[in-house]
Amino acid sequence: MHKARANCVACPVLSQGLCGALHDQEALRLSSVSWHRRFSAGQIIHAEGEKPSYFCAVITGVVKLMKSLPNGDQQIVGLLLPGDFLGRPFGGVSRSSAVAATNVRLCSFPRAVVEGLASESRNVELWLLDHVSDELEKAQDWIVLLGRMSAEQRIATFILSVMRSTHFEDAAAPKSCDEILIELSLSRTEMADYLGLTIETVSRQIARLRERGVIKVGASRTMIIRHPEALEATLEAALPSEGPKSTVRI
Amino acid sequence: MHKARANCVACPVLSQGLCGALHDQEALRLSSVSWHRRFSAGQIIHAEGEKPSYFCAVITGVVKLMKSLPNGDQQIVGLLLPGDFLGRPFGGVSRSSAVAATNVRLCSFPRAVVEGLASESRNVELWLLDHVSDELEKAQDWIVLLGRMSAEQRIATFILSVMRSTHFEDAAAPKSCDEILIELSLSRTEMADYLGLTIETVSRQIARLRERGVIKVGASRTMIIRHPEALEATLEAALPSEGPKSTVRI
DNA sequence: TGATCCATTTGATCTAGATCAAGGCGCTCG
DNA sequence: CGAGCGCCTTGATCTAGATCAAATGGATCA
Repeated sequence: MHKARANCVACPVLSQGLCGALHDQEALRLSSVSWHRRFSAGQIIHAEGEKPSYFCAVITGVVKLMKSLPNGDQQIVGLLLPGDFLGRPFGGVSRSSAVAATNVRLCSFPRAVVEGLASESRNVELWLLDHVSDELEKAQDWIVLLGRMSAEQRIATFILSVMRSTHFEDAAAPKSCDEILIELSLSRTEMADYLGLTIETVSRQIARLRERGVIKVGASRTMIIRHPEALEATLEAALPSEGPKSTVRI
Repeated sequence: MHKARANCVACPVLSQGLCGALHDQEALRLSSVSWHRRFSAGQIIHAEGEKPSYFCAVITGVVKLMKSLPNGDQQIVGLLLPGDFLGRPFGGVSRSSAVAATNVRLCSFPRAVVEGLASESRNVELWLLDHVSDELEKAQDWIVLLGRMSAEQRIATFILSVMRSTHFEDAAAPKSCDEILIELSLSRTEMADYLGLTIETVSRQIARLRERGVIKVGASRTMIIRHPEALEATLEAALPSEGPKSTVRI
């Protein structure tokens, strides 16, 4: 039992993420060169245009990936949750900046080690490919949200996704298991930057959900969901009552 | 010289795309099981929810990846150009449908062969990882476009991206090399579905560019760009004349 | 040589969400 | 304890872009 390895046995994301895909041998090699770093909410982890010299696994907290426009507007292009991976192996400079949205703990590895591991280990490379492919699919879902959804639907989608990422859905019991407490982990400004809205619109839509009794808004970015079905209902935009209207006509 | 291989020597995307990353041995193996398919504009290559039994390289034409919403709206989540790769290796069912936007020629490979090749060949897997990472970055750029850009900026971005994908920019000569003819390859409806706008807005914005003399609109989805700088200028949203305004304040 | 069927343009109007402008509310700090 | 400061909410107004509704302009085809 290696000393560094001791760090890992208590790791809450050991089985998820990159480490879950490693053989013992590889895990040992990686753990011996990894170190933990903490960032408090708002701190920049790395800036757009830098070529980071390490990769990180998110252990706790939420990291936002963002891009700035020439006019100062910002757009969050991705959120990283515990188990997710930060950095593009074999890539050049980063095209977005990574900022701690909450207090964050990261497990960092030197760039060279991860790339070496990926070049030698089938698992690692496969895991990376699969992980990036997942991220791509999530990004495509977000494109649909930003391209075609109303403010109400965007908020509903966001709340549901936070809910699902915490209370892992058991498809068996989609019933309203009473009140579900969630932690949004984003400020109103960040939600706006994520959802392509303004802070005022976010606030008003949340107020509307509160007034309708769908949610209760708690202190410090918490929220109680009382009617998840109502949120899901807003996503199935009203079809014209009758026949399901030939969706594809190609 | 293999018979199937003969097909490849004339391939216009031989050096790009997956095939460019193959060793001779691997190329031979792949070419012996590949076959070409043609789709005419509008044909479905594969539908959302299917698990395709082959992967494809785009040889000529443009493929659109799209998602439909319950209300019938559609959003194009990606465009594949010659050299691009269609299908998610080691993935399950497809989360979007692939449709020919123009007439298309594809080079198809059985799923098993590509996955086998990826499992055995460092290059192939690396190429795939890099390719998916590129797609992810493009998707993130699109998220910014959809989340934060005006209709005018979206149109300008699209026209510029089509221009750049054909007239490979030489950074040396950003001067207006006179009239640049481009082929949009998308209908107004498709542009709208790609840019998160309506067809009317797309049409009006193009009309505005024409009236300003920035472009000339030709027949059948062609366009002559007379002032690329004017398009680029719309992307640098007016800063308040004076100081560059602290962009990040974290 | 029209008639039909598209895609596209153009016009008139409406509205969701942006923008501008105050408050309120919970902090910390002097 | 009150001032100052981030956030968030709420209200009033404006507008970019959506929606509704006709033209227009090519193609193809009989």
